[in-house]
Parts: sequence; structure tokens; C-alpha cells
Amino acid sequence: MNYDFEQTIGFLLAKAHQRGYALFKERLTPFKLTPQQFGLLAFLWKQDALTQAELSDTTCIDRTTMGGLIDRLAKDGLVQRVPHPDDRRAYRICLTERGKSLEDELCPLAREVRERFLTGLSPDEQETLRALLKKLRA
Amino acid sequence: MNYDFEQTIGFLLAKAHQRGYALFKERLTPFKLTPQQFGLLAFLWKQDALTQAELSDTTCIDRTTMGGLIDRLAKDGLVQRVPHPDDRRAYRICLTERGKSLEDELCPLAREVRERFLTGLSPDEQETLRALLKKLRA
DNA sequence: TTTCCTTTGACAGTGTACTGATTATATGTA
DNA sequence: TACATATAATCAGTACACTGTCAAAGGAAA
Repeated sequence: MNYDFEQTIGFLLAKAHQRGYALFKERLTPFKLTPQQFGLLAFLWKQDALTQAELSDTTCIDRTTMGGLIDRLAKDGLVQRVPHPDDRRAYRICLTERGKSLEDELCPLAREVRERFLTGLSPDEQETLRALLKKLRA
Repeated sequence: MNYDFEQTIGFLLAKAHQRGYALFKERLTPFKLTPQQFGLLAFLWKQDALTQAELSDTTCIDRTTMGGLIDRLAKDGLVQRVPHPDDRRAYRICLTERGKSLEDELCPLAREVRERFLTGLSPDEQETLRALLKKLRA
């Protein structure tokens, strides 16, 4: 009577995200990776050897969350903490060979998930959605 | 070179959601409520006395997650588990007086958060976004 | 009735996200 | 040099979302 929560953009955003996340997660299970872990790997494929704080800033992932994420990727031998040459407090986060080698395998998979997720939206609609979501971040 | 994860709809969705969630959470802190708890309350204001399983289905929240949510709301005295008259396995989840009384206080707050979150989007854009997000759920 | 299958909810474990406190190191200033 | 402040990362604690497993109860069919 007062408020229809299920029609709010916030709620729909949460549910759309939930669905995309579940789709992605399902396809990543054979690789023992989560979508967040994939996201970090994808970032590292472009740019390596940053500190945890730098990664946290540029990816907008909380510093403590980033620490845990790196812990798990390191445990699986996909990244390693390399002591920073100029700052004894910091590490550089570097991909291992195994971490690098996953790029060719995982990118097609990600593309496939993306296509399945966006079935139902025309290319134009996808572009509109992308633009609107970007506006929401600011 | 192969894949720009930060431009994907999935990533932007996650980040937009993250921002809205943070905004909402911040304003709910004085009430010791989380956005998820608010969401469940908002649903119960419309429809009361369902079982956990029914709530789980209609809100698309996992059964175990729903159990925990109800635990916390019950601990705060906002809902209560009422034994189901016909099924000794099940409970009916009912609002307490305190739970009901929060509606008038919290709805204006939610409206305010929504407006702040959507600043930057025209009413037309908001409607477009809502429609596109709905399509993504199917 | 006995057997089988389903449903309801609880619990344990994993991963993500955040707050706040702590430790160690770095840096700027008196 | 000494002190204050800032920064890098960790740890403890809370909440959420999901998987998988379990016991209790309900329902249906042999």
C-alpha cells in the first residue's frame, strides 16, 4: 500500500546481478574459481605487479576482501605475493605461469556466459543498459 | 588485450548494485537493519503469515539465507515464528507490532535513498533501466 | 500398514563484503 | 633526532548467499 519494493530499481538490480552471478559461478565451478576470483584474474591479465592497496583502489574491492581473494588465488597457485623492492610493508601481486595460462581458456567461457546472460536483450538494448549502469556508478 | 572485464554488463551491474547497497545500508544503520532485512520487512508489510519456504520462493532468497534473515529479525523482535496450525514442520512468519510500526518510519527513508541513488538519471532513463533489468531476470 | 519420496527447517562449511582495531613500516615536521 | 601522522596489510567480528547434509514430518502408492 505504501511501497512496492519489488518494483524498485534497487531490488531489480540485486536480482539481475544475482542471476548473472549464478550463471557465471556455475560455469566456473569446474575450474574451482568464483566470479570474483575470475574478475581479479581478468584485471591482472591486463596489469600485473600492483600492491594489494592499488588493486583494491582500482577495482573498487575492499582492502580486506582483496586480501582474502588473493589468499585463495595464492593457495591455488594462480598468483603470488612478491615482496615490494622499495616498501617492506607491501607486496606486489603477480600472476604465476598457471595464472597467466588460464586467460586463453577462460575468456571464451566468459564470452559465452555473457551471451547467455544477455539473451533477450538486443545489441542496442545492451548498449543502453551499459550506459545507464555507468551513470549509476557516479 | 583479450577481454575488458570492467566494461561488461556483469561487472557494471555488480558495481551499481554495490553502490546502491552501500547508500541504503548507511541510512539503515541507525535502525540496526540491513537492506536485506528491510527488503523482507517490506514484503511482509504487504503479505504476512507465510512459511519460510513460501517466503523463500516468492522473494527468490535461498531457504538457508531466509532462515538466517528471520533469525536476526526475530532476535530484534520484529517478526516471530508462529507454529503452523496444519503442518508441524512449518512456521508462519508474522510481523510483531514493532515490525509493523516501522513501515511509516522506513518508507520515506527508502524513498529518499532511492532518489539519491538515481540522481543523474532522468525519469525516462529510470523507466528504461527498470524495463531492461526486468528483462534480465527472465 | 509399510515403503518411498518430498518438504520444512536446521546446521556446517565456503566465499564475499564491510567495520574497526592492530602491527609494522614509511614519511613529514618540529 | 624525535614525534606525529599516514600507509600496507592482517585479524576479529558481523552479515549475507549459496551448497550440501540431516532429521522430522507429511503424503502417496504398493
